[in-house]
Amino acid sequence: MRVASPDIDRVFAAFADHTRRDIVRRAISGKEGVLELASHYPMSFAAVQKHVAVLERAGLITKQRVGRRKVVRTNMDRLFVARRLLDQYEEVWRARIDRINELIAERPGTIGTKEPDR
Amino acid sequence: MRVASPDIDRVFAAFADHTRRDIVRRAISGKEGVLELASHYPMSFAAVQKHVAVLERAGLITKQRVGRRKVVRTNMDRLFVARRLLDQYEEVWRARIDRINELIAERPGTIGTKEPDR
DNA sequence: AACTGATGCAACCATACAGTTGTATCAACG
DNA sequence: CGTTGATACAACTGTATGGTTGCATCAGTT
Repeated sequence: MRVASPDIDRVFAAFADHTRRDIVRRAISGKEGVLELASHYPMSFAAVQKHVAVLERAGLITKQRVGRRKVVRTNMDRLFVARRLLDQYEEVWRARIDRINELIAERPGTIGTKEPDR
Repeated sequence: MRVASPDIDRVFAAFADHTRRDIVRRAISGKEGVLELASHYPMSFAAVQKHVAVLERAGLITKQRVGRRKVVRTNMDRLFVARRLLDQYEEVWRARIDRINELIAERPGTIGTKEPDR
């Protein structure tokens, strides 16, 4: 699944707030409406609703009508997209470590050899 | 390793920009100075320097004097902290799925049983 | 000590976010 | 079909981001 860079931007920006991270966590259960969510936080309902809107724009949650509420549910796929991106950094890092180990294996006894700092 | 919420905020905020994500990727190698990094992007040196400052405040990179440059290096530990946090959401999610499966196993034949929407 | 490569920082502009209060929409229920 | 529970949106404030240009600092090199 290809995700454009501005989308990724929005996902990480959405995570850059403690309240929003908590909303994502709560919405994994997919049981609460916006008003119920708002009751957990020391701010106005409108503020929480704006947080929900940010999360929705980032694709991290969806809303569905149930009765007269709109139930908020976390979109796990989007969460996995973000995690996958962080994984890629680790892959690059591990590849580099492996490469260093190869070099050490190929040319033993050269540790500490002085090279100019350019 | 305990990381305070404002720190987490800064880490994710730092990731919410394509240029900064690319700087983190490049700095895994830990070879380039700020000026060299800046040469890769279509913006002023000062702009890149500010991005580097944001990453540094987030603890995602460190700088070290080498010759007359300051070499930028990614702090993989911080990266892992962010990934670990995303992992936790997945853990919550999987725990919930497991719980659902348990319920299905315990009470077979109740799928589709109508419950009021509260 | 002077030069200069490399980085840091301040001031400024436009845009976006986090919060507030107030008003408007909208659909379920009696 | 009117009431009301629940959500959405608009306007405003303070603060942060992302970019610019210009100047200041700091440490190698000569």
